[in-house]
Amino acid sequence: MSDADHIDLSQAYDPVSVEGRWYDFWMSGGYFEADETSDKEPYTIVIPPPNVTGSLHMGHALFVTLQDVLVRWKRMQGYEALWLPGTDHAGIATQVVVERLLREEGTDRHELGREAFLERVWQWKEESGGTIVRQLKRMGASCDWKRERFTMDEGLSHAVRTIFVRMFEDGLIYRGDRMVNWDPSTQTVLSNLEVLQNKDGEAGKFWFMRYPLADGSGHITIGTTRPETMLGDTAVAVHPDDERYTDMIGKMIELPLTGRQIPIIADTILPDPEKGTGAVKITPAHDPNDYECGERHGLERIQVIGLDATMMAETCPAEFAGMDRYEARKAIVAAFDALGLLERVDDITYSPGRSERTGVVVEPLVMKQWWVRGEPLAKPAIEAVESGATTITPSYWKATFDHFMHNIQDWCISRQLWWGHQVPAWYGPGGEVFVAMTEEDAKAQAEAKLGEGVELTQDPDVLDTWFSSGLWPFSTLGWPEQTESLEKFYPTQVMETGSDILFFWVARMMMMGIYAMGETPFADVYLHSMVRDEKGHKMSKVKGNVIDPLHLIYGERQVNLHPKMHKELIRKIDKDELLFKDRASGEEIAGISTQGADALRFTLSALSNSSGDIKLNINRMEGYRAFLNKLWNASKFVLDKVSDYTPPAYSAWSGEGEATWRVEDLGLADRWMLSGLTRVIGEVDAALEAFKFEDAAQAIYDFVWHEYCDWYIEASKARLYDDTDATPQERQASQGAALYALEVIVRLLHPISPFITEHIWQVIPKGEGAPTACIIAPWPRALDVSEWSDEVAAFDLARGIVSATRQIRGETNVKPGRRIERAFLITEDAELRATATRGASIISRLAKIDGLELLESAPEVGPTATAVVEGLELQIPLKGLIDVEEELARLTKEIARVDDDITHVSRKLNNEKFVSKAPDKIVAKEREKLAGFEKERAALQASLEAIEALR
RNA sequence: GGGCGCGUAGCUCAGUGGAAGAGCAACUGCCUUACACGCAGUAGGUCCCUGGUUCGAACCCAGGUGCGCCCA
Repeated sequence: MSDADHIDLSQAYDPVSVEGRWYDFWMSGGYFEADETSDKEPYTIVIPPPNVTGSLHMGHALFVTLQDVLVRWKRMQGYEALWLPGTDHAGIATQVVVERLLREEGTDRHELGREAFLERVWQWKEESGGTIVRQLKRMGASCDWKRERFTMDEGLSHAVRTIFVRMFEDGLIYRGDRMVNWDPSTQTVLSNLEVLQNKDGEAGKFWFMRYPLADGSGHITIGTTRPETMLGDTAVAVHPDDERYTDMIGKMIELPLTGRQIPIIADTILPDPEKGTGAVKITPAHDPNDYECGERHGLERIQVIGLDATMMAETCPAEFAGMDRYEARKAIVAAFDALGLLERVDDITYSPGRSERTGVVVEPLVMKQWWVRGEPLAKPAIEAVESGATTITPSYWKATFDHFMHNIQDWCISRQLWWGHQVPAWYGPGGEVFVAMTEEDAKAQAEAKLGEGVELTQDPDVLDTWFSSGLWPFSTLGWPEQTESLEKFYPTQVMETGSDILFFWVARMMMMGIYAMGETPFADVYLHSMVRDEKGHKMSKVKGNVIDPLHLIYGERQVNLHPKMHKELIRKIDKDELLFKDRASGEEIAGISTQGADALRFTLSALSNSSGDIKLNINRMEGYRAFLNKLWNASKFVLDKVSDYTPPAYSAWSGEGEATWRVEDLGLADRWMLSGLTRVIGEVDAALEAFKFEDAAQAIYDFVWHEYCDWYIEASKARLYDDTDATPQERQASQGAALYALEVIVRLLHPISPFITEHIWQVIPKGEGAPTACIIAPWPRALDVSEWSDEVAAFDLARGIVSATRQIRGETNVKPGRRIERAFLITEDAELRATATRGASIISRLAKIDGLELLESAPEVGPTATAVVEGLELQIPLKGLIDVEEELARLTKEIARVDDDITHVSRKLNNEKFVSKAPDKIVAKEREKLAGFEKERAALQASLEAIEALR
């Protein structure tokens, strides 16, 4: 920050300009960097690495916000806070992007060759892969960028090879034939988690086809959604208890179109007598359930659909060979129809598995792939959660986690892609497998077994992206080397991510972390809610309902927004943006108004919750931007009023040194406000400890606006203006309190809205020993306010009286500017009178009452407007000020309200069971309330009668 | 088919056993020397439905219903 670049609060709050100036300041100050050699207790969060092809979406905005809140908070608390950033190479997604570019250039990866293609991907990554990182920075992410990692880094690749070899040697990784999900469009295997089903189902047909019995004794009718697979049928199964088919079990079928004979078998699991005809065709090579059934009965597997989703010449009749699977479906149905074997066709809805990425219906195929055993890895992860070594928040996710882990299946980790970690396995001429860190090692193994000069070829497949992300919490810290960083920062404290990623990341990181490190990778798992559109639907590019966080930060014209976008967010844009006015129609152009990253972060924190979803709402966001504007203006005011004040050494503010003020000089308002401030510090801490970001945001909001600004600043003007009756000592004490509180507020809010708070903090005058930046300033500490409860009570009473006065003004049309000449506060209770006396000058100032008198009994001044506050009667003479009819109406309304209260409380107290069974404390409280209401009613009634008597 | 979450003011949401809350929107009055992105005030609710437990239920239990998500 150069001197020329003057910082102040003289301008109106402009989030974009404020936010433009602080990130570089933090970076150049090295404030984000964590030191593995420090003595401080570590606090580590590894970023759930975003996809390198990605650009900022609301999910990112949410996770950046919440993780940055935690890290900034802990950093200020004095922890060695490390937020380790990086990106994921995202196998398929990245490959698809680069292949699209190649296609535009009229070439493809096969023409280029594997090596050149990979060079091209790296080149793309260098040029375009940084988008997401730049956008995270725009959100204010305080990551240690010097430690930024990428899952394809040399170090992380080394970690991947290392763990692959170890797990292979431990029997946790194997190569085997099993049924996989094949995506014919991208030509790769997908894991179960990458296959999605349309929850509403899709229109489909259910074909009933007759299979003639070989002995000519009739037929059996099967129902199927995939007629084309019948060419690969190797049995028909019926339930042994299904009486319709008992006689047929064991008979053979003459399978139409193929000339093959297949048996009718009895199976208790697959056929459901209630569904269809109760007889199901079994195609073990093309359906997971049929595959299992085939395994149970030792059936042959005949693959009839190839990798390109066309019918295979090797196994299909010539008339179908080479046909696409869907063409073949039509042809086969037609053939059955021609043979008189098509019984009927029903319309149904069904849910075929589709590739998450391409939307193409996956083809289940049996293939030789690499697998990770689920069960042995899951067991210790389940135990880690059971024992509390890792806590999942919100806790209801534990059940989902347990269910997944207890039913975990082996995980297919090989992918038929080029972009990724190539499987470190080499094959000998006879298909012998050698798993090793390097080709040299594999060669050595091979030569030891097969003799000198043996030729090896490496497995062309790469590993699932999630395999490398599973290592992320420790590979990023240097594993398998025993680095100082690994020693210091593992295990990490928190894995903060979306609940949709529980299985992909959290479960796998835990399994891999415990396997490699012997310790669960994180103490806490916090799963945030999903950001959804106004209808509660998940945002997706396909639906067009995504919101770009950058549009919220900078604002955007509607014409540039997706037409289907979140209608809630679209508003008239700022006035100064009217140059976008549509010249043709003359209409104001709608859009999203500028909010700024601080307001976005505050909004996401405030809308965060431990149950349900976040439905983003522009009204709330504008409210929070207004809050930041409020803070800006309050700061401007306070700083202006302390220009002649010399702040104490910073240790007084950080809570480590001498007091900031002489306590006896502090005013009622100061002590009331400082008590509230202390309460809020505790609330924010408790909220953040429990991951209740919304409570933290709300506590700060309420205090700043409704205590510090609405009451404290207003009440303190009596001391802070330099033309008041306050003594220099009193004025100074209040200046000290106001400034101290402002500085504490700014520190408290810093984790949530870092830019504006750093800006204000830099402008706040500070004494000796102040740190160089808010980001590294110490976290606020509570004051001892235990002696001030009388002052707090006195100020609260004063507030109540001010409010009552304002209510009377509001309802009887006494203009706010109009001063009240005389008013009385009446009570027989001397102590209460004394309390009220302490707040008298505050009441006079804020309620604009010139002559305020404290009396034991009502004076003879004619009819008055009356209100009762905590047993204290407020009377304002009507004469010349208040309209009689208005006051009568108000009194009538108030009496009705009090009557309701009285009825309610008496009903309780008249209930014998309540009096005898409810706790004494509660009963006493109700009695007190009743007494108060009755007193209030009497006063209001008396006032009403006095007015009526004079009408 | 199974599991989970949600249903509170017009909108977005807090509130887990002792008289229903916030922000925005609405209405009334104020350009009061930090802030009109503001100030003061007002109005607005069968806390989804039906039963149950309890002296007392938005909150606990059972069933139902609507919405959303996850798994099969």
